[in-house]
Amino acid sequence: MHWEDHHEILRIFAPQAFSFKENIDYLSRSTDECMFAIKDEKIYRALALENNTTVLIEISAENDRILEVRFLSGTTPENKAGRAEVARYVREWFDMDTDLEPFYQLAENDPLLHEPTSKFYGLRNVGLPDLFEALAWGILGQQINLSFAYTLKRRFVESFGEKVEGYWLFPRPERIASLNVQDLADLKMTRKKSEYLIGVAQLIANGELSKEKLLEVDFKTAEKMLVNIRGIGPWTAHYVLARCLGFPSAFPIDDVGLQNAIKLMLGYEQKPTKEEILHYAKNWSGWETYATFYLWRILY
DNA sequence: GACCAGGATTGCT
DNA sequence: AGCAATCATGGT
Repeated sequence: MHWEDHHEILRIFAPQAFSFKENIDYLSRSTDECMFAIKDEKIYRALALENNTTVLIEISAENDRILEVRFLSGTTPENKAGRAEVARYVREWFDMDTDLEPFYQLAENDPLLHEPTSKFYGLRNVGLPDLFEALAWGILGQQINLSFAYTLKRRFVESFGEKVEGYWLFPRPERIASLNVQDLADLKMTRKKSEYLIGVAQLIANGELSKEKLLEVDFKTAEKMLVNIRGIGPWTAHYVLARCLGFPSAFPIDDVGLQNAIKLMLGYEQKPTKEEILHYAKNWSGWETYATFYLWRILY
């Protein structure tokens, strides 16, 4: 039992090596985030539940390892299933069911991970539990700087998402599947990105692609399923394998951010080669997802 | 005003 | 299999 249902609030118990503050700091990295808000160390966001209702929740910390979720929207879900669904979402969002001790142990003597893991101790692989949101965010972020990616996401969400009590729900794939390329190109994304987004939305909307299907196969198979989709290359596939599907060995080795983080850690003038990265990554076997996440973190 | 950005596809050897 | 051109816009 890792959470308690007190009806008006949910109390969620974090595992060892968890820091709510570190995760909040990570979530605060962009001032242009549109999917949630953070005020006074509390997180606010809207969620769409499986029974087609929506809730607005507030997540705070009683202490750094006990989270409290309050239901702020007019309709506190009377159904126990809805509250359990929210508890699952929060646990998944902050990856609260992973034991990080083995990762911290291998990081102790790792030239690249030692510093980030001590500096950000308790940081989790903060996820994107919704598959379409994860894929869309990956596609939106391809080849452009992060601040522009946030701008595009905001336009995308505010154009095609749904607003609940002042907070945005991510656009539903059914909605995006019905758009034409020009609708998205108008937001100043490339026509190819527009095609990719619509294509992925159609696959999810018609049931060909789902989180369940990706989770019932092994890592390599899931990777192939993703890369076979037009617009999803190795980088986006591993990004989603890591941040949505929770595979521990996802490794977007071509990522510019990862390269820059290693460059910064080593004091290089130039970005490391792929061979150099693979050399360092030998020590990360089975924990590439967390290694990448912690290295990304030092850039913000 | 270059140069690069949390890449992927297409077309060519 | 490997490489170059292309996409298109905004940040720095």
